[in-house]
Amino acid sequence: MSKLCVMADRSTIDVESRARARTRRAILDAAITVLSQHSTASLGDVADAAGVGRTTLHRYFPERADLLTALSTDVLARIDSAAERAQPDRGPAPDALERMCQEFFELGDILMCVFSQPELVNTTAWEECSEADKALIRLVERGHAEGTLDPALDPIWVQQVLWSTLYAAWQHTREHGVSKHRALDLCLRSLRKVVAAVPG
Amino acid sequence: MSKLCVMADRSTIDVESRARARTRRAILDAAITVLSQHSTASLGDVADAAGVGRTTLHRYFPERADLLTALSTDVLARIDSAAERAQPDRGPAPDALERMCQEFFELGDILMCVFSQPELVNTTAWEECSEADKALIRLVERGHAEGTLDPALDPIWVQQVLWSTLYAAWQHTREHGVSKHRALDLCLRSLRKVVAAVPG
DNA sequence: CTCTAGTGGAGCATGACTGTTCCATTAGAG
DNA sequence: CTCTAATGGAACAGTCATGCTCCACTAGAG
Repeated sequence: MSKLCVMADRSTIDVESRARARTRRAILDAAITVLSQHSTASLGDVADAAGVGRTTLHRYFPERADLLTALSTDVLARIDSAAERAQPDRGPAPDALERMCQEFFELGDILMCVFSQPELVNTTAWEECSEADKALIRLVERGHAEGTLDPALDPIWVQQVLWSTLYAAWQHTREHGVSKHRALDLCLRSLRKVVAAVPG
Repeated sequence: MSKLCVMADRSTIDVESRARARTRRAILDAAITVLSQHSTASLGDVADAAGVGRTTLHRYFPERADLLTALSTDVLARIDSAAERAQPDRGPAPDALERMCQEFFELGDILMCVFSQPELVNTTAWEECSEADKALIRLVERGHAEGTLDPALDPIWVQQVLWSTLYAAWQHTREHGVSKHRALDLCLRSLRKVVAAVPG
């Protein structure tokens, strides 16, 4: 690789990275947008959406699988950072869960990608072991201990419900023209009621 | 059509229908099974799963779109009949909703088909106007009037939550090896809590 | 049994997407 | 300005699902 020689110069790296990183980002963003709506979209569609030529896309991701792998990593990272922003270990469990739901909701298309591309989830490192997953499980167990979350709902089911309710919320905006604010409101309200510990 | 001539004879019709209906059913069932798991499966895959040749499949459904249309009609009919079995207009709204959820849950792969094939929903006659939809909306409005369902949740949102929770339940069994009984239990419990009218 | 509807396999043409190469052009660092 | 990395377009071969035709075979009605 002649590139390694050039990379001896620091400033050259940065500049190179800057341009390449920008293009790479554009392609990944376009992939998220396009694939979240039509999971079988062609690479040409992604390239168009990214505003780059198909040739360029192939330079960054030689095969479709390479793009999906990168997408998977990217999505996972974004979900994890969203989970981290929610500070899942702070305050009462129901509040923390609500913060987490809010942060996930903000992910938008990234969220929908996870649903429309199941094969994207079943690969790579996030075999139910991502940081976000772990944080959520910790959170639910804490809620059980606190007595603030329904003990009849195990962590994994809470996780399922969280994600499916988020899906419902986004579908609600997409198909019924409901505002994002209203959808999030319904989503949070519903989730709170589901996980709440029964008074009796 | 020479077939019209033959159809003058009643018994001939029945016999013809019997064989053809059986094959048609097998293809549709296979399509439900296959497409619910891999939405982009080829027609060859469907034919294999149905135990028929690809040629035969093409005889019944000349184009892929024809199969999907028939599938859409079939799925809609099954959902409607499930909704009817649930007797949505009988008894307290929360109970009726639970019956509806149970009946839908039993649909199994048919259910998952609706999620993995969004284009299947957006076509044909069920433009949010299927009998099942109408029954559900009636049910929720009745619950609002009764004071047994949360008035803050409009019918369409309840519908979204119902379906997404069913999805969550089936995913729960598929990915985490949870028994159908346990999944349904969690599903019903969660749904009840969501839609319950707040005491205050 | 006979005869036909129903079926399945082989084969073919088509179109779409993919992965690749080559070349001309452009943006940007120095 | 100069020069290189980066890009975009055109073209090509390979693969796969599709839609279709033809023909041989079989089950089942009569």
